Amino acid sequence: MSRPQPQKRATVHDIAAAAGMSRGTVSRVLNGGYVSAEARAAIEAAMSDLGYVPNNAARALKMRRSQAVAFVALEPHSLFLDDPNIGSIMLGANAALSLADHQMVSLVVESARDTERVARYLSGGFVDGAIVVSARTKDPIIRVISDLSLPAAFVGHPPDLDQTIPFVGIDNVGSARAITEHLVTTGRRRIGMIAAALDRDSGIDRLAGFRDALGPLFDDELVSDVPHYDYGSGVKGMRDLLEREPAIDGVFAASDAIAAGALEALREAGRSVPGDVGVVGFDDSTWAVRCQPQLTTVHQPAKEIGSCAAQLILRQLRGEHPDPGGQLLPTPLVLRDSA
Amino acid sequence: MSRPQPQKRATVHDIAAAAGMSRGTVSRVLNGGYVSAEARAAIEAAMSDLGYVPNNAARALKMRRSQAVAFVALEPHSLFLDDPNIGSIMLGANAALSLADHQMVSLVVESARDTERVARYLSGGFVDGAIVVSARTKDPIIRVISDLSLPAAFVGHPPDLDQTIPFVGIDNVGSARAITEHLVTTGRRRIGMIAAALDRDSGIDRLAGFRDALGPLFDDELVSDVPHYDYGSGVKGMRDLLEREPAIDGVFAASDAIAAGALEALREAGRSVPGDVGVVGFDDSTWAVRCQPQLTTVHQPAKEIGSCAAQLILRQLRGEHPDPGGQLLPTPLVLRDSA
DNA sequence: TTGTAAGCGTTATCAA
DNA sequence: TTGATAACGCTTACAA
Repeated sequence: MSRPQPQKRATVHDIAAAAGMSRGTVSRVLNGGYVSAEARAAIEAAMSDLGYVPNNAARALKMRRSQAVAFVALEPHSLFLDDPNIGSIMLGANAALSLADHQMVSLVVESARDTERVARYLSGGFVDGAIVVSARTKDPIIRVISDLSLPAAFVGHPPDLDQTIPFVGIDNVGSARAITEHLVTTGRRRIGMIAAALDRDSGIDRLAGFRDALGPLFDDELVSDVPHYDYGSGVKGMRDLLEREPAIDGVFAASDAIAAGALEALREAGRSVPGDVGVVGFDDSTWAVRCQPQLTTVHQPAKEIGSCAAQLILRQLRGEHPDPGGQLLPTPLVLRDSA
Repeated sequence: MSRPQPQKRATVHDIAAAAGMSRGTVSRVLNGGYVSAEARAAIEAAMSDLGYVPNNAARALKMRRSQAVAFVALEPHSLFLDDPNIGSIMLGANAALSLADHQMVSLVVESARDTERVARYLSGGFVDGAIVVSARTKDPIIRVISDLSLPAAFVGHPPDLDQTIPFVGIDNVGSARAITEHLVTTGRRRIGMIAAALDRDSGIDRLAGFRDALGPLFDDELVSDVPHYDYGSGVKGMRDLLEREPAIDGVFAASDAIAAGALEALREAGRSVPGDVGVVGFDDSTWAVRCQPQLTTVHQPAKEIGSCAAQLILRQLRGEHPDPGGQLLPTPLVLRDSA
């Protein structure tokens, strides 16, 4: 009955005409302002009659606000497929933005073509800010954002070049140190690490924490260096370690996925966990509980990270300047069965 | 040197002034049209001087085209966290849209609040079309799309109500039948299924294919029904099956993640795979190769599904009417070690 | 409380 | 080939 004509969409103008009011008044019922009860009623009737839906492009043009925030995932091929946290971070960010009535839109940057297009998109007024995840030190997107002075927040350490962009993350060094110390405390002596993503701050920092905790026990030979935080890398890294040091009795895997892979390699080598070798991971992702044995690991508060990043943006949109230096969220150890 | 003033952004007007040309000419160099070499040079110089970046909102308002397509993920909490295919589908869609110079923006619908906001977003002119994944039969978003007659494409079976929206998917019934037949062919006789998501077409269809393939061998008692396509459900479903029929010798898991869980439960029950029990999965996701033994499964061409969906949108944007009834992509069997 | 009118940054039509 | 000028749909002073 009240189905609108499908093709041409009703505008404020049409509503005004139908309701016998002026455009200004229509806009006022839309945005809140002085308007009489009768006027409001007539206009609302006209709106639902004609199936009015406001045109965001026009509104954004006028208001210079789109009520949308981008969630930019750099190199998602490895991200979405391997990182079980990215989904939770997104969901956390979305929830926080949703509460503030902002639309989160995620953009994927996979190719040079994408980079350029996303840069245009970010500068074009379709979004009011951007959450950037997994930035490498000199990503072109970052230039664009800082040139534009678009409100932004990084997830993870910010690239060196721009200290003006706030970030939210965890203390990778401290967490890695703590989980490694657990290995030491429980009596392990020949402790190795499967380090990953050494071109990213998270990777570098986890290795630093490991080295730190071990002190004199640290042995360069016992660090296997793999490219990604994924299962396959874990299998490979562990095989590598076993070959280099058959007497290894403890392993810190740079992520739970890697730890799961390590478990597989250990099983295939006939080592028991935690009997022969203690294994610890990082993330407390779904991997941790689907392993056998379940992983002792570092809990990463992914959802909170997402919502903090969102808050960082929202605060800037309100005109507040967030404290520089970023925000580090706590990362409790989770003790399970693998060490 | 050529750093633009950070706050106020240059407009076509400014460029025109700086280059001593009219706005029309500037627009012409932007969009292609007759313009002399000198004029072009002057204008391009002015643009890079002032750091010009076009305003999308204004362009969208005028052109009625945003060059953006939404990728709408319904109930992502289970999706992103459990479904290893969703990432590949997104990436496939993005790649195809990217080639056509369209920006893919993914939207997440988790709450009623999200539903409403996303509906507004879709209707507001910020996107030219929408790819919808994992729609349940009567999702409000679908109403909105069809009321708006927004160019759209579904991933998976379309909900009954609207036959005008094209879709891309796979033949779940046929694939399930084929993989089940493999179990029969290899000599299994007491074959069970861990069925999931029976409120979704994919879930229903996979069960139908299973029943179909088994014919007289089918036994209602040997179907365990779990809510989601995830690992935990697989563990539970398999335990359930083992309890109901200790002599079970074949299992069709509705997804690879479920199959991985089933493997775990079988290990814990002391059954060998494929010796005592043959197990097959569905998806050919990363799960399939990280299991021990690796899974025999149905390959789902996730990337192609994404890019087909994108094509479906692009075609509509060109004014073509895609053939109704949708498009089914082939799903070869992948024989590995689990059955 | 309501109407009028200007303008947000583009593109497009039409003359020149 | 180029320059005015009128939209696109909306918000917002300012006036009434």
